[in-house]
Amino acid sequence: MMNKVILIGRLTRDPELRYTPSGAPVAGFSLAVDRQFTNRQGERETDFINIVVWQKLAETCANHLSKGRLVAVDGRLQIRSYDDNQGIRRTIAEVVANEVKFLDRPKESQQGVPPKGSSIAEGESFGSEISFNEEEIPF
Amino acid sequence: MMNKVILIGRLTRDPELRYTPSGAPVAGFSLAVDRQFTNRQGERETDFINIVVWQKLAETCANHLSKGRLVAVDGRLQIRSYDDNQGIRRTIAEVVANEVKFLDRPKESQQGVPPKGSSIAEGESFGSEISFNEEEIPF
Amino acid sequence: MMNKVILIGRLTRDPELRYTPSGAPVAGFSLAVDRQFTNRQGERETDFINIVVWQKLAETCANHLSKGRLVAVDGRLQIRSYDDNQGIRRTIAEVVANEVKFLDRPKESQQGVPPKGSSIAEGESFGSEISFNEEEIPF
Amino acid sequence: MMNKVILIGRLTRDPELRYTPSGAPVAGFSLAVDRQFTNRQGERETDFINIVVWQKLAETCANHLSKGRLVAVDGRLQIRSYDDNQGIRRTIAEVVANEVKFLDRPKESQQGVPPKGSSIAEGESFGSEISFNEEEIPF
DNA sequence: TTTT
DNA sequence: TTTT
Repeated sequence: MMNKVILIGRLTRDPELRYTPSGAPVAGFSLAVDRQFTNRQGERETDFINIVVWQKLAETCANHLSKGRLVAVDGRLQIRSYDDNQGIRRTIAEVVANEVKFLDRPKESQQGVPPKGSSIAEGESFGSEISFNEEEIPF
Repeated sequence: MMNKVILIGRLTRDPELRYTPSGAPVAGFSLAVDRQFTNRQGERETDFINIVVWQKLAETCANHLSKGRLVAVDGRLQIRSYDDNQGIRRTIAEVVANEVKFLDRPKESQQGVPPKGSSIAEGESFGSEISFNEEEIPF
Repeated sequence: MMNKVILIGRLTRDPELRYTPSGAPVAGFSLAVDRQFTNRQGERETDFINIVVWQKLAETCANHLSKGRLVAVDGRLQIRSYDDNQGIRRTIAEVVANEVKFLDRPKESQQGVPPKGSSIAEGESFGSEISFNEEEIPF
Repeated sequence: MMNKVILIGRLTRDPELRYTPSGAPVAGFSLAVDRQFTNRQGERETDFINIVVWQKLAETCANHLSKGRLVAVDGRLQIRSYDDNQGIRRTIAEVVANEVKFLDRPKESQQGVPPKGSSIAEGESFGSEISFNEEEIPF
């Protein structure tokens, strides 16, 4: 009935862009979200959360985001089940993003080549894409 | 850094209440959250999301909630990894609740016996419990 | 950059439906949202929050909601300023809803006449309307 | 019953720190939150939203934040009414923050003097303060 | 498998 | 394994 997720964290790797058989772009990346409180050993733990992005927003993320970038994600929590290649039922949790906001500047390129996303101003936003009625996610 | 989840859905079964070795109450239940849009076959899918509740709120949920009840949950998405009994690494997603609001009345008891939660008014809220620095969840 | 509001509360009056000069439907209502904690006098206070709904969702709300109904609202907080008829600058806060979920059944009609919204099942949802690029709200 | 607000924006001025008669610290600042969509004239509008912070988090904000800083705020929308000095009833909307996350680095100081917040790393968080049962906000 |  |  209602399913809202809002995350702020850093990409653990560059986004991967794929296309569904019908041609819809889908991007995926993993977000490291540090917990607010430390555990009993005094360590700060972090949750690694899979993000899925569809359509135009997928291409924007693939073009402008990279490992280490800080983003805010607004989406919904989706639980998918499937059988793996050993026939074991597995369940996957992922956040399907409606909105991804870029919260920091891309790092300077080391060699004069414009880095991915170099023209994106700090804090610039990237519109909203609502994904629905799509085929299976090919990750 | 920021990790917020807000869900509205129905319990798929009665909550289970356990206690950690150190005596902290923990309750768990699964929430059925219908998706907003239907899939390409025109069916409405639903996500089944595990909820974990600690401390006093755990006992309140165990005492007053049951299968079928409608609730709103505010919490954070937590990803835990462990090795199952076949040594296969598995990962579990669950929402650790800070707040659980009861949105409907308990069903009438069939036989004059007061049902669980019968004294709880519609819409009554159950305070906020923030869980942290706790031992492993025994589900 | 990001502006999310999620509320659960009860309508303090029936929604009012208007149309902009260009014909876009807009509905408004006020939501009573009880605070979680009591104040120092031990009283529970409540916030009365103005909700604005556009387009098809406006008509759905006007047709099916009425005073006292319990709803969940997902939207954004909007601050508008204007000069009142005495030339005093005033500022208005309202939540522009993207989604309104109906969380309880309509009350039984007293006289056999079907009440507004009588065909709406408990928990039924009403799609999402995103309002933007609209003219001034005529309340 | 449920009242959640999540905002990302920039401070329009330095925070103001006050103390209630009983000694509780309260800080206030205004947040500029750009809207996602442009209006019919193609301009991007922005909402200016008052934020109130209590207790230790108030002092942390006052010490480390300043005009222009980018933050994420998690809180609740509060509507207060009062009569102004001309006896006109006025209503004020503000977000009472539970959490404030600092999303950018403080600007370099111009003259070698350590700037406010200079020891705060990018993305460092500042715990959570829940304010309740407090006296009137003295702004 | 992990980010700063 | 699933709720209405």
